[in-house]
Amino acid sequence: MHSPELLKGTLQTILLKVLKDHGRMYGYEITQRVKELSESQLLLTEGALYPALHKLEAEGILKTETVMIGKRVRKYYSLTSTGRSLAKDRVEELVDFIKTMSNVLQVKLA
Amino acid sequence: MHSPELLKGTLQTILLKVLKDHGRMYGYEITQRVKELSESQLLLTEGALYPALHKLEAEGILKTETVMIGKRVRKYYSLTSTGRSLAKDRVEELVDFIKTMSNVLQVKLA
DNA sequence: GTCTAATACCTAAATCTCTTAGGCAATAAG
DNA sequence: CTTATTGCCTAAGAGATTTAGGTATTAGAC
Repeated sequence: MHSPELLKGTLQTILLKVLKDHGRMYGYEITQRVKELSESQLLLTEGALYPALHKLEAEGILKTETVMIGKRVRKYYSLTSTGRSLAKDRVEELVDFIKTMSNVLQVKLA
Repeated sequence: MHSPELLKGTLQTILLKVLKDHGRMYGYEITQRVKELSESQLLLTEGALYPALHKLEAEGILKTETVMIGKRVRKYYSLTSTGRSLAKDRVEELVDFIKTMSNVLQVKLA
């Protein structure tokens, strides 16, 4: 597992990216998908995830639908059109940042 | 310029890396070197830099020598042996994190 | 000569994100 | 029937960084 320090500032971009690719997801599903993509290296904590989702919703970047599964509530998040545009920008920005970091660390990434 | 959000958590590793490669550097020199390596994409702020250097010194990871240049003080930082070991670990960790992020973002880095 | 930009160090309050540590409840598996 | 997993959530505290100062020397432009 990575020291969570490094994760700071990247959570929002990760959320936008997986929602961009999957269309509609609920919180728990996102944690599982990120775990899968990262080969268990990135484990999103709920204390970070839900506030981040709520913030993005409040900003009009995400929209939600609530669905009942049996007696259980499931809340789906998806990108608004604003969100789709932002997702693209944020991912580009993070990719760019990663490249810059690689230069600073003077490492080649296969 | 990158949104400084992304920089969070990486500053310490950057400092250890440049000091590892240059042996002995002073604060201002570090900011210039990082600016150069990042092609002006990463501009370290002094309000982040100096507290970080002082913390690393307090922890025995860095040691200092103060030199007078004319009437001006210049404070050189270099890695202790503990610091050299830590530098290696931290750089590996960050490289690994970058690779994980690339997987999550599903991008290939040339 | 004087004014500005660059060099060079520093601190402190406020901000922002995330961790930690809870709470609540339904369902599956043993 | 008891535990692990699914599934939502909040709030206090920690920690890193930004913002916004402060001080002073030196080099260069006009």
